Amino acid sequence: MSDDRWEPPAILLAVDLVILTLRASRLHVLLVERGVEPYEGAQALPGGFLQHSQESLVAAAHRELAEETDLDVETLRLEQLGVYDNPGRDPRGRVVSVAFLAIAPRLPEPTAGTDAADAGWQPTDLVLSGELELAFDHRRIVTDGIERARTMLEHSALATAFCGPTFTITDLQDVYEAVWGMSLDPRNFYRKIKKTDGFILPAGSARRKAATGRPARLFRAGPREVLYPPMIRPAESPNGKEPAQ
Amino acid sequence: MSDDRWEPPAILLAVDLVILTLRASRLHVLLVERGVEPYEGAQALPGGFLQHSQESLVAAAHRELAEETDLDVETLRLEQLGVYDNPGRDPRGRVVSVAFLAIAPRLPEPTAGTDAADAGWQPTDLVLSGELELAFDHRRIVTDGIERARTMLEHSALATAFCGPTFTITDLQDVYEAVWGMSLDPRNFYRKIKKTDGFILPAGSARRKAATGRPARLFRAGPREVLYPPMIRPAESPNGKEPAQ
DNA sequence: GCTACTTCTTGTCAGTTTGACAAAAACATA
DNA sequence: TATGTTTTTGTCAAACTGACAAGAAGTAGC
Repeated sequence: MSDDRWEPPAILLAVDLVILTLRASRLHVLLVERGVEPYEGAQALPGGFLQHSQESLVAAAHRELAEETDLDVETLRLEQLGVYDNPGRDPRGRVVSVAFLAIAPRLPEPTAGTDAADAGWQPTDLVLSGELELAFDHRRIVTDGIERARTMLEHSALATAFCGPTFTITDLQDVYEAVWGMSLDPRNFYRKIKKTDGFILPAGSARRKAATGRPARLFRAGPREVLYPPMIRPAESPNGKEPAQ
Repeated sequence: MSDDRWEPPAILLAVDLVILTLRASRLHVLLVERGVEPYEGAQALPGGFLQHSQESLVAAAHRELAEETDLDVETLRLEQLGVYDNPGRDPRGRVVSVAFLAIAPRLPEPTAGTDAADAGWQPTDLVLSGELELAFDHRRIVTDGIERARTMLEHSALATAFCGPTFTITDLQDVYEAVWGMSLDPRNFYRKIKKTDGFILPAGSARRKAATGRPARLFRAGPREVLYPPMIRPAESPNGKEPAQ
């Protein structure tokens, strides 16, 4: 098995990005319309090959994001999601892709870049249900990304990353409901959040969010990164949305 | 940015394996002594390059494990741990490595294979403390693997994978204590395990494990894969081992 | 201004789970 | 038979959860 002059094979490495955000209380994922073959015209995750053999994966991820969607996301924290190496996932040959996950606050509509004919936010439901078909194995990547986001919401203070610099507890609840795909009791949620030490900090006085109702207090992200004890996600019910009552 | 005839760079892809097991109530990791440069003679994780460009990552992982450590681990379930791509992690040039994690029951002492001068189990404490130095960035990979195993023990029935086909609840507790690095109250642990539906199933009558004391009942792994509610790992205390009382 | 309506926030209460610990059960050994 | 060890079953107060009532603080309609 070990010839004297055996050379290991070189592989094409790519990165793919799952960028999640909340719009109108629904979870959305950033997709681009592919401008080149293969899958030209199909929806796909932003991403692409390394530019040169010394480029790091995160650097490539940031670069592709900037190229394909002009979003100014310097501060975006990319979390490694996984490696996708199924032979045959790319018709061009063996391409191994490293997927990254990022959670973004309400972002502006992106505009198209170089390789992508169009870029925009799409509701994740459409992707999960298969109503919206994606190129390559990107549907699986999105599925994995959402699942990862779900568990991260349980154990880390990530939810605040979905919100702006200040937010209300109801905003936070919207995040949990959208990502977990179920509704929660506002009163129990309120209690749980406020009891979790260091999760959120008061930020100024109340302000109205909706046109009506009692104005909610404002908070900002606290120092705590890891939630202990964790937020416990209620057991999933067979039918989609879980009623709070 | 998009020349007409730009070719993406090809990268060397490798796999590394973190195989954890329990020996004498201590967590051990499988290491090999490198038989070739670089880091010849140093301890390292089993692993290596893809053999050909069509080989899948898991296939490569299984192959390397068999080559370097003759362990019969067909049934070993490999979990993707992460990608390590720090430029400069390998003096030979740009090598991107995909790490896999596996949990093994009490295994026999492995024997050396082709590329590895020697293979054997080493206590993870030695690696974490830095007493035992590893090649490349393998210490970080081991650290990440253990951390992953810790959270997996919380949320999945993985602990039974450390044990043989049948085991006692005390055996299971040993697993949790070794991986979490703390001691737990046997009575509360017993209650929690038995209350978690589908985690373990009774397996025959009692049998003696230690030479003394009341014989423990035997159990085998149950159908449940995901633990809900999870086993909650007590908050870490500043000093290493956490006393149960 | 007054009433209705909405949303946010604070409580209440019974049931469950946790952490700490006592004590019985079931063996081996001296 | 007495002693020691380990496993297993309980006990009890404290903390937490899920379901729900009700007060607080605004806007909108009349």
